[in-house]
Amino acid sequence: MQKAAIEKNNEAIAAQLAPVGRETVQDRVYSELRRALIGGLFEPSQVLTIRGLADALVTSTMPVREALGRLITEKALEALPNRSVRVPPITLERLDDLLRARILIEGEAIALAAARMGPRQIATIETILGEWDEMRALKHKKDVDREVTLNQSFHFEIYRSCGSAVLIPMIESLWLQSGPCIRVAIYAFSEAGEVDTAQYHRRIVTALSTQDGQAARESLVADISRPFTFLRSKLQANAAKDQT
Amino acid sequence: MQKAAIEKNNEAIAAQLAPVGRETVQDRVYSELRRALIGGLFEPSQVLTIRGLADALVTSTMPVREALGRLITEKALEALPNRSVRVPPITLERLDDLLRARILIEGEAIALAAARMGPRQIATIETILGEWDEMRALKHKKDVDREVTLNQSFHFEIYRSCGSAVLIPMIESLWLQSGPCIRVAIYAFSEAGEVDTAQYHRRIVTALSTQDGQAARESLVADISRPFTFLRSKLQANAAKDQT
DNA sequence: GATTATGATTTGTGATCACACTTGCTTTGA
DNA sequence: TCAAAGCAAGTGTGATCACAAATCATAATC
Repeated sequence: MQKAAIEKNNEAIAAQLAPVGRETVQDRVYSELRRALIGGLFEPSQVLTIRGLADALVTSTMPVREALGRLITEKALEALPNRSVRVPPITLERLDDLLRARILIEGEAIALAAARMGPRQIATIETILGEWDEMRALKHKKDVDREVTLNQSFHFEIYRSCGSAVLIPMIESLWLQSGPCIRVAIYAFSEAGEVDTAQYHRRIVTALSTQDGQAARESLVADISRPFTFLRSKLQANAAKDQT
Repeated sequence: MQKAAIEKNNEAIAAQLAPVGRETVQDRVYSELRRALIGGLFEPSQVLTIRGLADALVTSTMPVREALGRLITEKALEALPNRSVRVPPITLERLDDLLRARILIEGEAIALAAARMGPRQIATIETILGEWDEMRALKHKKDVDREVTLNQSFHFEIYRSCGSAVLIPMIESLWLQSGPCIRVAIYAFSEAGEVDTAQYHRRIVTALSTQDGQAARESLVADISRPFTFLRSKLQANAAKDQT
């Protein structure tokens, strides 16, 4: 019996080949829409049509409608009584509601992560911070997309360390819901004040590397509150203007 | 111009007619599966097939597959690499993870609700408690289904008062995820110890009617922890038995 | 001239079909 | 006797079609 030899050969093959994976079209559509949502590529109150998205993504309607359904259940999109779907509009209440939930859940996640992150994980988020500085160095081109991506990587690298398979999907849902809102805030920050966002992240890293969960939570709260309070005042200003 | 008169007539009609609503088949399938999941009608690790469910629900595969997709995204079901879907199996880690998340989020929700519940809402949950006692009175028929339903009504009547459109869907997702687990616990309670579950609920009502958020939170934590710690010890006992 | 009817277009929903992959069983060969 | 190949039933995925409801533009009516 040459079974052992065959087995060995198979292992040799497996070592060289990467698993091809079998991602469905629906998964790709879903990821693409998620990316667009978190990145704030869709505007609040914008309505999306199945056929329109299918054309834009060059597929049939089938994968799109299932992806939309999934996004609706996680409240990233909203189903109108007309059965059309749109990006949820921003209101003051919703903003406060989202921030409170994010403080609660992401705060818990980072406190858990603080006790579990090793030098390996700390190094990873420091690398991300480094890329941030690098990007800032050549500031002539303010790449908001990249900024959003790096911010996301930084936070989720931490959350992944919290070891909770239940909390992480909830945080993803929260980001999906607040994505369309904070995009405008990040853009305004990057354009105007230039109050270094990275300094908040540095405070988080410091707290995490000393395993200080409480400090990490507080720094995180400061970090995620900023765009929300900014948006809040902006929204109130608009409301006041509409009054006149 | 009799526009005002017509408008008035329309309003009069609207006052008498109930909106008919246009529930889709997919929505019904989704609700039905949710109900089954929260009620624990499916066992952990059970595999569900699209065609099988479609036959059972007497529809085509289309509404079922979309409903399954939605349930997968809220982690109520699990997509295997084989592309079959099953209800997630129970593990010790998952149990602890779920309980921690529920304490965190439902605790916050009830604390918020404590400050917002008026006599009207208090009366509603007291009614539910009354129905509970009534059911207990004729205890010859231990109706676990009704017990699960009443428990759900009691809790969600409270959560609805928290005023957070963001937290409530998350709590629903958590119930969906813990449903298959706690069913066995409730059943065991109802059968064996008969330690009055209602007494925990009464403590919650007392705390809420005095607007004591902290007490309400603590009572709630005691209430939802009970089935989890029960299941936990049972699972550990099983693990020990498998060892031998 | 403003409002209501009417028709065409667009959109979501559900059903059905074709295809690829998985799974379990049978058959074949050593 | 046992393992591997081959076959058949079952399953998820995507495409397409039919239909009903919504939307919008045009026409008709007061």
